Amino acid sequence: MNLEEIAQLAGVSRATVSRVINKHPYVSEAVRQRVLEIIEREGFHPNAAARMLARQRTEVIGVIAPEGLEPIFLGGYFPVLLGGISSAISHSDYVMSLWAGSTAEEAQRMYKRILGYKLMDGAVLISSIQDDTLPRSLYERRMPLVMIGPTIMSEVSTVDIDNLAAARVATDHLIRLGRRRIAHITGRHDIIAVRQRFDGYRTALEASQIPFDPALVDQGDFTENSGYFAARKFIPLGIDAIFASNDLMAIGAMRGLAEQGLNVPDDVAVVGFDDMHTASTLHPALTTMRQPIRELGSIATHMLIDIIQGKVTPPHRIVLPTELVIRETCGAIPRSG
Amino acid sequence: MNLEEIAQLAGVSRATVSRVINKHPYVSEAVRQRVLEIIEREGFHPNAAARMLARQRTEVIGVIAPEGLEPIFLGGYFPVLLGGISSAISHSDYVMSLWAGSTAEEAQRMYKRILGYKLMDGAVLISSIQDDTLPRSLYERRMPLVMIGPTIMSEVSTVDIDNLAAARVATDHLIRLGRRRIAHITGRHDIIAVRQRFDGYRTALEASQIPFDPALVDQGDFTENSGYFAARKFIPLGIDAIFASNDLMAIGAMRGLAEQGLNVPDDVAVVGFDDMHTASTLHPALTTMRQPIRELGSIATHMLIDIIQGKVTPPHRIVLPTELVIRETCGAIPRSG
DNA sequence: TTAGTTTGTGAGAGCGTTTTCAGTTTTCGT
DNA sequence: ACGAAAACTGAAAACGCTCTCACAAACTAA
Repeated sequence: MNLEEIAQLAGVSRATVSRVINKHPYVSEAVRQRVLEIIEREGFHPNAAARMLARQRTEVIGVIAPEGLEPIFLGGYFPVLLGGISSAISHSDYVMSLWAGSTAEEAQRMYKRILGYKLMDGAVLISSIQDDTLPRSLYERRMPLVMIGPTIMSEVSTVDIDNLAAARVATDHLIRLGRRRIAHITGRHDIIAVRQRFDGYRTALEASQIPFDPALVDQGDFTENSGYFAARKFIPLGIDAIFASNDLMAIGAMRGLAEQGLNVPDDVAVVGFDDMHTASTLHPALTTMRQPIRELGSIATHMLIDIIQGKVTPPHRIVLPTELVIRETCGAIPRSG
Repeated sequence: MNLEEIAQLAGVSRATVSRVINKHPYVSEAVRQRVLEIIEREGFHPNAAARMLARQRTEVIGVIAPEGLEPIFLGGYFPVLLGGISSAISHSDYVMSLWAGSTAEEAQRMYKRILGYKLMDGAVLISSIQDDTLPRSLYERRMPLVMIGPTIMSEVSTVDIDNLAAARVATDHLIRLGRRRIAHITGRHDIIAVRQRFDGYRTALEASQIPFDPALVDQGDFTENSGYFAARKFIPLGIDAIFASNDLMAIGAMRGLAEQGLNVPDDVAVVGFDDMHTASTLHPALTTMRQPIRELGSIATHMLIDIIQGKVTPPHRIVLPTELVIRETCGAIPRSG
């Protein structure tokens, strides 16, 4: 079943059927109805490949996650983000093509294919490793692009949160509650957002004339376990608060503290980042900086579609608000249960 | 840049260039080298749409997750599965198209598009809701298909674990350790695997002449919270063990138990299902039935590719082994820490 | 040598759309 | 009523490949 056959049945030309399908004006109402009816009756759908070829576009949006992000995947960030992207795409006429490498070798093979073939009309890039070459390569090939998260490339559009400000607010909150020995658990340093959060932490301390102590900063990797070990390292240093760069590490830190008989928040206050689902169901419930992950995904996708369709000219940048969700681990609220 | 231009440069016909690219025999070595060199030099890549159109196949594999599976997504199952699928695809010449609906409306729109257009050469379906109509519809349209998880359709290929046997082994383990009031937290009952695990639990009880008590079964939804509430419901009933249908609910249950001052495993033993990453880092560490999630994904993908290429004729079924990972929450091993 | 097979190559017919161009009919302002 | 403009329609040229078919050249076996 193809355009020609539908045209035959309707007694019109292929071109007219095409016009009806693509909602061109300049088709008489009578003809439109007749063609539509036949298309419906025959269950006809135009061939996607032929369309791509003729129109010189794929109607495909690529979603690309560079290698080495497994922790983010497992931490609950990725599925939520993907949900936002997927939802936005499903409400458009585009189709999602997902590219996620787990090893460097896979990523390499992936990049080659993405760059070589015209497989997508545009791409949403998730996160950004400092020396990732993909954004630049794609940009140079004039591929419409939106990054979720920060980048050093000023030419590309991004949807992001203000990591520095958010981290500063979180740290400030602890300072206001009287904490002075505030430790920080970071993520991998080659992730730009991680460094921004670190800067926010440091800025907050400085603004309050609290000396910055490098010993109170530990590099984690966004896993629960790394938070646990960071906490164990901090305990002998006499800390009274921990600000972790994501919730998972905050949870791990809480485990480490509990194991050493330290009470949260009485002995050590804890603040996380993300506000993942479990944060609110923990005991004590986790105070954390909420970022609108799902919205990050859906807004980036909508922006990309606008860029592809020329409704917006890049670079375009959107910063979504974050919100400090005050629960029990910071000690600002009396504990429940 | 297209085939024609490459042909010009090499002084051969379009057909010959095509043969070189597709590794057809019957191209002289000299010509092959010359063409290859020019392709390399020009950085030429054949147009995917034109290929699809000419070959009548897309080289795309669809990965489809029906609606209502958010809990699975968040529980860590989905990202790992996706990693396995993605890895397998990246080692092939296929491209992954991801279809995940979060609402019923999105799923409906998604199904329509999948069924209407020839957008993929085959599909991997994740999980199976009892009355999901998609597998049947796809099967009737002769779409190559592999399901991950159980299905009532005997015509489709699957990659799965033996849920019933696995649940029985887990329950048996608790019985052997002397537990008699063993509760079970299930997932949503319209997920086939959930019912199979329930059957395994019940079978184990019956085999040991332990009366089945419906009050000791609570329907959760795979979230940590639902495990927490289930545990609170069980406590007044005097239980001495809980077998949860996934790890997340087991963790929630442990939280509920701890909150009521019950010790795990001394008062109540706990066994989970999945062996997600955090299971081993908990305190006490979670005894759980490990299922090879990543392998489930990669094997299903390889099987699908074999089916698409006619190397295997469906239905083909593979059952992967599970393994009871004995840690601390079942009481079989002295606690650490 | 001769017929038959294998190897190598090009011409050209698809694959199923979109879109330009040209031509015809209808509408509209005066 | 008339010319210009707007509304419709179809023919046919792309889009960039694959693959069959025909044919030529190079082997092979007798």
